[in-house]
Amino acid sequence: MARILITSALPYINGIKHLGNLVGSQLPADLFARYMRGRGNEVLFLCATDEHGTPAELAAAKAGKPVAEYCAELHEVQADIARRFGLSFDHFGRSSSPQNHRLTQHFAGVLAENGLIREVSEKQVYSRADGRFLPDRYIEGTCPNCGYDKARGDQCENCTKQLDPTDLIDPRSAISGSTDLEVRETKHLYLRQSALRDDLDKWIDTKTDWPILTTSIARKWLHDGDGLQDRGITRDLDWGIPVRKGDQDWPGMEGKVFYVWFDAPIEYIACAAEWAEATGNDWERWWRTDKGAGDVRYVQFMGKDNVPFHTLSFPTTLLGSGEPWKMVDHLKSFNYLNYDGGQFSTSQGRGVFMDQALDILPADYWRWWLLSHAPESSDSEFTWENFQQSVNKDLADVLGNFVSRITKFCRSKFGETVPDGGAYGAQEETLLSELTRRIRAYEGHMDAMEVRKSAQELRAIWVAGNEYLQSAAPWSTIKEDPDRAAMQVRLGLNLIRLYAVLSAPFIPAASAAMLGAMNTQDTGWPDDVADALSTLPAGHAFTVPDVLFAKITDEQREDWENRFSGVRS
RNA sequence: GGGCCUGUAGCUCAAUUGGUUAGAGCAGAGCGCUCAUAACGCUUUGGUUGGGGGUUCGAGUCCCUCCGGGCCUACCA
Repeated sequence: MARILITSALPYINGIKHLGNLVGSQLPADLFARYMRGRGNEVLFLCATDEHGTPAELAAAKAGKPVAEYCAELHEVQADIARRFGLSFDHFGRSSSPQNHRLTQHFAGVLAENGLIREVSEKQVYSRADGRFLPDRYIEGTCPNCGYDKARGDQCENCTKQLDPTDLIDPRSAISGSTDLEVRETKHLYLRQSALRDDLDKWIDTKTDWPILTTSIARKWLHDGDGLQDRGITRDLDWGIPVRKGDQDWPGMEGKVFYVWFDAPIEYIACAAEWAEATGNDWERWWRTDKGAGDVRYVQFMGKDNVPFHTLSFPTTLLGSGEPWKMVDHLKSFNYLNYDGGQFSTSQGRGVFMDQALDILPADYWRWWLLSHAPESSDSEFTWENFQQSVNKDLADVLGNFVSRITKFCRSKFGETVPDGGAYGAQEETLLSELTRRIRAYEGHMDAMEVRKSAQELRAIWVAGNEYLQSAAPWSTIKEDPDRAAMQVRLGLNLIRLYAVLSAPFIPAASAAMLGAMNTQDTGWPDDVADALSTLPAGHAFTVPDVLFAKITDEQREDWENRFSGVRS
């Protein structure tokens, strides 16, 4: 039994995530976690809300709440939605936890001891009206290049020219609109990533099986221009982890907090500590190679925008500490999911958000479509028509109808009990060998985290059931050879259980419904397909389940299409 | 501006990393079946692999060029 540590990129706290966020990290991570558990491995699947930074403070201010209260509320909202989506985290933590405070300060302390932190004095724009320093992109003004009057301090969206905030003509705060700005001197800590450049480079070179997307982004940052640059890891904010050197004060850094991208990945570890504290488990055997984590396989899931921080900054933190922390073994990254010809947009409310998705359909519909269309090789696109067609065909017609036809046929001919009699013939042997071949292929794709291919193979496994029924035709054989029909039906009912087990990572609720109808809790993985198909013996009682997947009608599709095209109300 | 990714059938995607005649699913067409959510099965029509040039015995795959889409570019996260 292997031990698998799985983390999903941390969803940011300032609101409910859209389906594009979901499919890029949490959902495929959940797929993998459920699969690995199903195969009998020991899995620790962690996720948390990422709660620090300017956007959290501003969102709280907008909501008229203290930021700590706002974050606590939004954490619960996200935790609830995650639960309803079937995301099977072993722990859903918070980057603002005491554990993360301690650990983040610890890392900063040892990095400083190891000479990997330097202090930099720099000039930043301060807004007196807002009472805060402004990140570059929170400063607006007129572009000196093209005259666009809503250019941001980092870049002009109109002419794409990169800017410094001081380049802007008539600069103003993007938060309040105030022009009462000044440039102030402030001191910050920088993580000396450049010192570990060669180590990181060699480390990335060993990762030959990572997605090209992952390694190419890492290499770009390592080699571009002067190579990997040091990175500021502190900010002048109120909300965050106070800058301390371990448990000591950090002279000159009073009132400052760590940068959210420094503390967020550390929460992967702190989250395990939160989990351990809540459950009485030991977290170090998952994270410390000197305390039992040597045999752990660690897999991270994230959207492509997160890659530099996970391939460079966080590894710098871990390597630079000189302590025996578990490093990531596989980093699965995803492109973006677009919505009907454009991007999902949180600010414009464009697209479907997780809560809305669950309001209109059960999680399994979304899980199946999103995973079977995961943006692995390039950005992919959500359209309502494609969603309706895929879901109706795959879930309702192929899988749902299979369950329906075999259970109803059995009920009408043999009653709601697995029928006795008959023995396998050539058709059954053919089915067994096809299923064996396909299940092994499915395992291979799942092991490799090839999400789309896994979904394709699973669907083919469902189709095999319909093909079998068509060729076996129990509705005909029952007339001449009732024993043979009984065997065929018994096999069909066992296929339902098999499908429930294989499909659970994709569609856990439907899987549970299938197991419930088959009146079994045997979720044993089909290492041997013939054995797996004799799990439900003759005489075993079952029930005919409700329709597993109702079809999406044209009226529904049109309604939703209109409802989600505009601004979220 | 620079870097990276990407363009394959009407749609969504494959193609064992340069190797036979580019494959699946959906949609379309035809046939079969009648247990089933008008479901299922079988057969079948669709491709100048964005355009052009090159390397090679051989190119969807490598090189050059042009066109289109996307991402990143270090103080949003």
